[in-house]
Amino acid sequence: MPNRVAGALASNRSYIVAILVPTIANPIHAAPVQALSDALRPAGYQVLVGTTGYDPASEEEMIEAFLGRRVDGIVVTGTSLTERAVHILRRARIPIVQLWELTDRPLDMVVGVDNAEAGAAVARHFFERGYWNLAVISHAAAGDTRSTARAEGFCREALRLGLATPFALTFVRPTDMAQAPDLLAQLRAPGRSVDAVFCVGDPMAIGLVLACNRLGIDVPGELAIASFGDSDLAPLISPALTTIRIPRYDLGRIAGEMLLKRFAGEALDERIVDLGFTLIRRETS
Amino acid sequence: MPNRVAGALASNRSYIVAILVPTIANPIHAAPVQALSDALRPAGYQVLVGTTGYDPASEEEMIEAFLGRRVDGIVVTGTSLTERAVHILRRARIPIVQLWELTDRPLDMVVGVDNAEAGAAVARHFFERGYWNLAVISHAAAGDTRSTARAEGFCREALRLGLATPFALTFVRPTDMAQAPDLLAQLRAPGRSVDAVFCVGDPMAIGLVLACNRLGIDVPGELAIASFGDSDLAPLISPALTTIRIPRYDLGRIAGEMLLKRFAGEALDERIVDLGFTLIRRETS
DNA sequence: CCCGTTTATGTTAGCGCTAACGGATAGTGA
DNA sequence: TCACTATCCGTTAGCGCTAACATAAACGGG
Repeated sequence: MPNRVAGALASNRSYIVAILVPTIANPIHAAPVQALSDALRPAGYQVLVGTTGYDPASEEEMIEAFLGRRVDGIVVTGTSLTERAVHILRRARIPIVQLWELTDRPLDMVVGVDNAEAGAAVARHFFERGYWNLAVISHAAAGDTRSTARAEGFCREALRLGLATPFALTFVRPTDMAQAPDLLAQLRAPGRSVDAVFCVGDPMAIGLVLACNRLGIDVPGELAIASFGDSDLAPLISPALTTIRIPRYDLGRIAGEMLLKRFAGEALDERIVDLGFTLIRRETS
Repeated sequence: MPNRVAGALASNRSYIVAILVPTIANPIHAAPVQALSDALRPAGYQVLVGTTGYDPASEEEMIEAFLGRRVDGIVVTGTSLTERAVHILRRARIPIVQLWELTDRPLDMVVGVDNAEAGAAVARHFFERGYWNLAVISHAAAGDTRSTARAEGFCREALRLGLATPFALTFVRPTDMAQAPDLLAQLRAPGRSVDAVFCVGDPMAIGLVLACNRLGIDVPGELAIASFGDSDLAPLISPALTTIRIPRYDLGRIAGEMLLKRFAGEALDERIVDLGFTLIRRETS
C-alpha cells in the first residue's frame, strides 16, 4: 500500500480539501459537506472537516492547522474572516471557496446566495399578504453573519415598505427547538401585536409552528410564520411551512467542481456564483 | 508555517483520525462526527470524514484510501466489514473503533448500543400497553445492519411474547419523510389490522405522525407508534413521539477519548463500551 | 548506413521534517 | 583532582515517495 503522505511531500499535492463549517450537527451545513465529499471523491480527493462553532478565533486556528497540512484547496463558510485568516489564506496560494454568502470581492471564489435579499423577499411576501406588524427571530451569535444578513435585509425592506421596525428576538442554538415555546411567549406578550414573524432558520420556525399547535394558536390566523432553509420537514408539518428554498446540496457540489477545475489548471468562467433562492409559499403565511 | 506532512512522514504520526459514516446528511450520524472532532481537537488531531452511503464496497475503498494516508486511528460505523476491509485494517496496526453496534469480538475497540435489545424493548413496551397487532418499518439497505438488528430484535421478541410475526415494511432513504404517507397507506390497507408500528428511525416515525395528523388518524388510538433515535423533534411534535434515546454525542466523544488514550500509549480498562439506551415513553404509544 | 529525434526505462536528488546519535558541557562522589 | 555519569545541544540520516535527469532503445529520414 503506497504511502500517500510521502507522495504528498514529494509532489506537493496532498489530494486533500478542507472544509470549515460552523457545525456539522446542523443539517443545513452538513449537506454541503456531503456534497463536496461526493464531488471530490471520483477525483481521488478526501475531505478534512473542521467545525468552528460560529467562533472567528477557532476558525482562524483551524485554517492555520489545515494550511499546515498543505491541503490542496479550502472551503470556508461565509465571507467574514479575521484579518489574520485572510492574510495566511492569501499567502497559501491555493484555491479558496467562500460558501453561503456573496461578495463582490471574494478572496478567490465564492458560491452562495444573497441572504439579505432573501430576508427582503420575506418582508415583501408578508406585506402583500397584509401582515404589517412584523417580528424577526435571528441567531444571537455575531459570527453567524448569514442569519444576521437575512434579518437585516428583512428589517430594511419592512422600513422601505413603510412598516414599523420589526420586533427583534434571538435564539442561541439554531437547532435547539426547545427554545421555541419561550420565543413564542415573548412574541405574544401582552401589549405586543405581532401578526407575522420571520425566523432566519427552519428548525426554530418548525418549533414555533409545533408550539402554536400545542397552545391552540391559529397559524397563520393569529400568527403568520415564514422562514429560511426549506428543510425536509417544512412541507410535512401542519400547517406546512412557508420558507425560502436554497440549493443546499449544490452549494457543496459546485464548490467541489470549481476546485477540481482549478486543480486541473483549467480557467474558470466565473469566480462568483449566485445560486439564488425561491420563496415557497405554503400554509403558515 | 511548519509543514505537517513532512512531519508526518518523518515521525510516522499524521495526527489525523478518519471516520466513516453512511452519510453525514443524517443527523444521527453527523452527531458522532461532531463529537469526535470536538474530542480530538484539543490534542491537535484533525478529522478526515468519509461517507459510504451504506455500501460495503465503497466503505472498503475509503478504508484503503484512509490507510494510505497513514491516519493514526480510524472509526468505522458498524461491525460488518468486508473480509478484505478487515484484513487491511488488521495489517495497518492502528487503533480502530467500531461505532454504533456491539460485538464480543471487536477488531480492536467498540463503542455502541445493543440494537437488537432496543428493538426487543419496544416490542415489550407495545405488549404491555395492549398492542398485539404489530408492524415494523425498517431500512431497505442491507448495509444498514443497525436498523436490521433493531427490526429483528423487535420481531423476535414479539414472537417470544406469543404475538404474530409483525407485518414488515421498508423505506429506502432514512431521512426522506416524503415516503411516510405511502408507508401509512400500506399499514392501513384494507384487511390489515395493525395497531402499533415500530419504526427503526425517528425521521420516518415523525413523518408517520405528521401524516396521521393530516389524515385525521388518531395516534395512538388508531395507530400507536414508537421509534429509535430521540431526535430533537420527538418531544415537540404532537402527539409527542415515544422513542428510544441513545447517547448519540457520547458515541463519538468516547470513541475519541479511547483513541487519545491509545495514542498516548495508555492501557484501556475496557475495549467494549455499551452505552445503553432508554425508552422514552411519550404520547404516541 | 548513419545520425538526429523521439520514446521508453533506469537512476537519483530532494521534499521538510523528526529522532537518533555523538560530542561537549556540567554535575557528582571518591 | 579525577573518573564517571547525566544533561544538553548541534548535526545528520532517512522517512517513501515524485519528478527531473541521464541513459538506453527504438525509429525514421537523408
